[in-house]
Amino acid sequence: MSQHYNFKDIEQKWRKYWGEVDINPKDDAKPKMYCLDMFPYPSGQGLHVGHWRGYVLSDVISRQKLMQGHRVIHPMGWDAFGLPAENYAIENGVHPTDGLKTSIANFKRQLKDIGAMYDWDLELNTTDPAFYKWTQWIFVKMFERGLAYEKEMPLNWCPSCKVVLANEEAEGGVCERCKQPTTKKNLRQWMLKITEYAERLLVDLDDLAWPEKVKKMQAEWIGKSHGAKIDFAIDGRDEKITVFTTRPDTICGATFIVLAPEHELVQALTTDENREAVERYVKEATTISNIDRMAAKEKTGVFTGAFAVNPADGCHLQVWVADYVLADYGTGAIMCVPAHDERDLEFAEKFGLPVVEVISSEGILINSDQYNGLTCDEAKEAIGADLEKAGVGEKTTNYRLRDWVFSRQRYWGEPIPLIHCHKCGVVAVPEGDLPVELPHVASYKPTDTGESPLAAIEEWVNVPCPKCGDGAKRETNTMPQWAGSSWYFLRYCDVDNTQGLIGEAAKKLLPVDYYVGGVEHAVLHLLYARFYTKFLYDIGVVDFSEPFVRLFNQGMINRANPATGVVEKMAKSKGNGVSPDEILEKYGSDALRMYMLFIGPPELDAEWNDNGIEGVYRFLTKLWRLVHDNLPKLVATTDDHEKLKHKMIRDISSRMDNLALNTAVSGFMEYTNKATQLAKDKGVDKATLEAMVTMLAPFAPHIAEELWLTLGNSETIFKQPWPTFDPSKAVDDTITMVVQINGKLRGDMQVAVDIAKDNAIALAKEVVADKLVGVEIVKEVFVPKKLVNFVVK
RNA sequence: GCGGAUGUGGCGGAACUGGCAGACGCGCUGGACUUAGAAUCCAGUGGGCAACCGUGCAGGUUCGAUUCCUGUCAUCCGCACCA
Repeated sequence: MSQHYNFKDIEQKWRKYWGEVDINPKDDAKPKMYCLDMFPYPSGQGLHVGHWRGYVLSDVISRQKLMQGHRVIHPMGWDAFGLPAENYAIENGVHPTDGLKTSIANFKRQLKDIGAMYDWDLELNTTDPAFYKWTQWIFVKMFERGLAYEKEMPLNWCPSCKVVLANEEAEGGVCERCKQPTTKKNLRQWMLKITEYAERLLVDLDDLAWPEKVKKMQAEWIGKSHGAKIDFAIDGRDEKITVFTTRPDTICGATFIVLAPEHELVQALTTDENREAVERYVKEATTISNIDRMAAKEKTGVFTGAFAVNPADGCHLQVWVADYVLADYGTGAIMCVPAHDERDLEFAEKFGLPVVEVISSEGILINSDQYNGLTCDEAKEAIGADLEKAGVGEKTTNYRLRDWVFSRQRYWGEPIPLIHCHKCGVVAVPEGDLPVELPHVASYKPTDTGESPLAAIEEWVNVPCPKCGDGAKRETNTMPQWAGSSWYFLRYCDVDNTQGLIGEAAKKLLPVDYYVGGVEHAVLHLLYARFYTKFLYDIGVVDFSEPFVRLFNQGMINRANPATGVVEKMAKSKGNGVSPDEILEKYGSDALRMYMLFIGPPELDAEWNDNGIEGVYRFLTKLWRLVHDNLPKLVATTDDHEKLKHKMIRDISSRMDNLALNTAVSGFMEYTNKATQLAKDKGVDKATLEAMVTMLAPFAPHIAEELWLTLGNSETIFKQPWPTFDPSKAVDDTITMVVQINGKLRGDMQVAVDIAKDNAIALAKEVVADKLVGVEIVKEVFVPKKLVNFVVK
């Protein structure tokens, strides 16, 4: 194959051309089209071919939209804060930016190999102070509006490394680095009140052109449920226990109460004789990791010695503590109805607590005094109303969504722009003093107090209070990696603006029309970005409240691991990665682009086949030859050529409209084969070749540019409009109709497209005459342009 | 347990609102061209000698089902004691 076509030089040439000539000028008269990739974290690993999938997809969309007359915004940037860079820096005694510079350069080179039409003028980097100034500005605005608050939160803590761990660093309750068991440590954290936006985040999902799966996942994450808060008095005491339930109708079936181990009343309610057991249980439950807590198969718990009074029927109920009740959902306390709740039943059976049925198999209330005979829905109303009247209950809506722990005890993140003053309290850094830049230290070590390494840099920490001028201290926590990615898509459109987050003209380019990326961001990143956008809408920074009109999740690329034979997600670390560099050397970028599309439906996972790319490479050489071989002997356009051309435009365009790009690629193969065949008999015309090459441009831009030139054109092909077709020219005069007997294929016939029913049936009878002998036709089915079916006995 | 997706040749996959199952490609077989190979081109390629049988499995609706309905199995992904 080595002596065969090598498109590498051609590709180099066109990439250079695109670097010099702007094929996508910033023309505000055209309708805008913002097509965005989820920006990468520039890891030292570099890209493997699996990463190409999303980037090629978004590039095909972008290039086609360009040819369809849009002003396309298609930028790329770097999400470069975060743990890997920091850990690398600590281990190697260097600054995080040192490693990142090389990584970014390498990523950029690899992205350029794709031949994507990124507008590198818009490139951004979340670690650039000019960018994170605005990340900090948004935080200040949230702080000023009461959306940011401080709270003690239990964090994963490694007692031997003396460091706070992210959940993914403490998987299985074990420190990732030293493999010692982790514990929880309470530390002061900054929180963002995303819960204030829960309802809007839920309701607005309806209008998004997103995969249903992602919308469901977000809705589930927000977890809205309707129910009631009900107060249970405590026998002989002043305190009351408030429970949350979605089933107030079952209240008369409540046979005990369970508090979460962290519940604030546990200490107070516990009687002396139960104190030792309760304290031991609470201590154990709050120190084991969540993972172990969930993994425990059997229910555990202890009796506090206290009794609660059921407000509906006055019954006395034992109050227990058990870790199957979650402290941070609802009120951290539940009324237990073992007859109608599996978990409560399991607990009741283990500890010998009573079970009282209150709903019959017909769904009618029983054993419930005055509520007997009501349906569940009626009972919910009636009981709810009575409790409300008595002042011991209220209807409520509960969300599973929690506020967002927004601080990290790390160096490599945006400093939270706050100052702690002994007189004025917590003061935001004034806008004019932003950004609060990270002090550039040559190297540093984590602290052993769990604080950020910034806490040790005294000359940075100690500052005058912006309000009173007294000595004060900077907040030393930094923001999570999500902070920059929650709003970066806004900044691309106005990346050099020093006056504001985004200017008026740039706003018109938003929101993002197409957002392409992996489904792993279905919840966190996409939810945070929606939250930020809604906040910025509320304070008038943008005039839309949803950032991403349309979302597309591309599938993963899997590959058999050469060592084990197991098919799994492609990853360099697993050893089943395929480096684009080798593929490019052998086949070129266009072949890899087309293979990534041809490999399967873009939204599904696909399996990499080492030989698969041969097929698209052969197709490209066939098309190359079709053009070159016929160039000296082009013929005048005939009906045959017209028909081929219009059908081709129709088929490929409609497949692209449906994002069925794998079949769009096979369409190119099909029509190239057909055109090659036609060329042999009757030659080929220029218009057909030009249409083919024009449509190929989004897929194989380098080769398309070159062939466009070969066909005698001078300017870039991307100034060409997307070809259109005439439906009347894309139809055949005669077609093959199928003849069936009892729905089974028995013959076919060449007929005029518009053949009349009677004629078709008569002809069909001749075609299958021998099979109709001695049978009775009970029904004749005629489907225009398709078939004739005889139902016989 | 709950939610979602996917099951079609040796393999990846195609089939728009029910209408010729297997497009397109990989692989494989045979042939041409070559001293030979590579590349390219041509022919063939679901199973079965056939009648026929074939879209995970079992039913149903229909003249006709990969497509619609009911049930069921398998694989993958997400969530998971949320009261």
